[in-house]
Amino acid sequence: MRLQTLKRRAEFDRVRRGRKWSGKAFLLQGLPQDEPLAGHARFGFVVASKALRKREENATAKRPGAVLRNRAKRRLKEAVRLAAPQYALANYDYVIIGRYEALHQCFSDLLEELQLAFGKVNRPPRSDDAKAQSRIERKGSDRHTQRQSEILDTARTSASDLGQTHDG
RNA sequence: UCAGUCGGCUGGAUGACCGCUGCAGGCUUGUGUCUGUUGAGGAAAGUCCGGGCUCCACAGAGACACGGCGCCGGAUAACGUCCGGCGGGGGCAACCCCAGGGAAAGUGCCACAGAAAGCAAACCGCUUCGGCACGCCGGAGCAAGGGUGAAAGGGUGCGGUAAGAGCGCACCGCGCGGCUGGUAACAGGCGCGGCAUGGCAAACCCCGCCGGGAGCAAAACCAAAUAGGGGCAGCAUAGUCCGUGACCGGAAACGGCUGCGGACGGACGUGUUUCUGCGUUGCCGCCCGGGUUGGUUGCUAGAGGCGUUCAGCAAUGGGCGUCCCAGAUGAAUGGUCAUCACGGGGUAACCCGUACAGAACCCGGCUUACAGGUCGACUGACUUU
RNA sequence: CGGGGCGUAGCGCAGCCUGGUAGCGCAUCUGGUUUGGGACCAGAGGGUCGCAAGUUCGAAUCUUGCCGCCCCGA
Repeated sequence: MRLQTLKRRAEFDRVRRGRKWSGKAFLLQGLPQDEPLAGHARFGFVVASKALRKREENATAKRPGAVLRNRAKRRLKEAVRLAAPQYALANYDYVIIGRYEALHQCFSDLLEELQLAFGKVNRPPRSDDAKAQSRIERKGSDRHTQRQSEILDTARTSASDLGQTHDG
């Protein structure tokens, strides 16, 4: 199955309203889709060259170029491609914003952090977000939360499986 | 062997697993899936120049304005690029660097310091004459020495003189005029002058040459969506003549009205303006705002690469043969692991690192960044034969 | 990707075209005024002029090359 990506500015802006979790290598945002596509989670990748600058470097330092920007993006994309079938929810949109450690963190650590991030973001929306959501579509809100909790349980069990395989 | 100069090439390799863009074919048509094939650079970068291409309908010539360039000759589609030469500067040398036209066309500036900063002048001084209170004052002559400064109106030496001075002479520099060599920049040498002509043009400027503007998010088409929003101009004050057709009046000549074609004229047309050609033109024309921000084309065979040969000192050009070599669009060309190679650290096991950097319409340059490896030519020093 | 602009004291700006002294306001510090504070008055400190070359006797200013930031464009 191909990795579905977000393509429009409006889609990225919509996901910004969702739950966030920030790691060393990336910031993950996730939100349920308005009209669920048939079993496809979608992902948007954002990597700014400014964000890849080392923390101790000041603003006068030279900005990282397109090579580093593209490499960070490709590593995150590959990590998501491997982790998504097990941990991402099918009816969700996600945005991954790259940070400096996306270049240097070793790949297995990156996968573990991504697994943790999906677990955090896949929880039901916050109370104020839920209110906003219910205002938009009042009928289907109860059904939504039920389904999410079910999927979350399965995600947790499979996450422990992954941990074992990597230790061995 | 060491130190150095110049030019070129390369810039990780192999394997395994999992993926992606485009193209071709099969299976399916819900647009997915399978097989094959293809896939970053010398700078793809900075966007500093020059073109092609597209739009502003367009083309040519002159003047004005603005901008760029600037030794000479050649190369080129063109250039601010390249090649060859000249001049100046640096280096023992190989070689490197130079925005390198004009300052007796004009204007302007040269702070501070200094007497004086531009038709030269005289602060400390030097020489001489006169006066006296005997080391000062006044007159005349001078610009060598001192001092200031980035720069003080040729330099060195000899003669000369009261002291001096191109005052005289020699050499060098400078200027003017022939001559010789060279396509030319320029070089060499001759004669004359007796020093007049300080620097800055990356200050204005003068001379010569070149240049319309914007850019593939250009531009064209399809689909969708929003609004019939605001401003300006105009709504006949804009025509004349010829040919021809319809209609009306009339017996006809002809008159009226109107359509079409042509000529002249008007208006508009790539900074302004003039001219020539050309195009458009009388009823919805221009500008701003609002909405859409999807798809297709543009989109890759080209001043193309490689090999060879000929012309030329070379840049480069001609001929012949051969090859087809990325076309993405929230944007593919990769990710992970292992082994080897190279470099550094460590007694060792082992650990760390592997340059600069990513096509976006395409070419020719320039500039900037770049670990390491490698080839060729040349220079200097030392040693050995 | 293409085009345009900016960089001067802690902050916001002059000065650059026409080259020689870097200045203004707020803020900071010191003193005065006040019972104390604010406001006000007087004074002081603080700037590699983004970085590097070149032109010039001399560069914040002129020229060239880098670096950073901001704005606009179907």
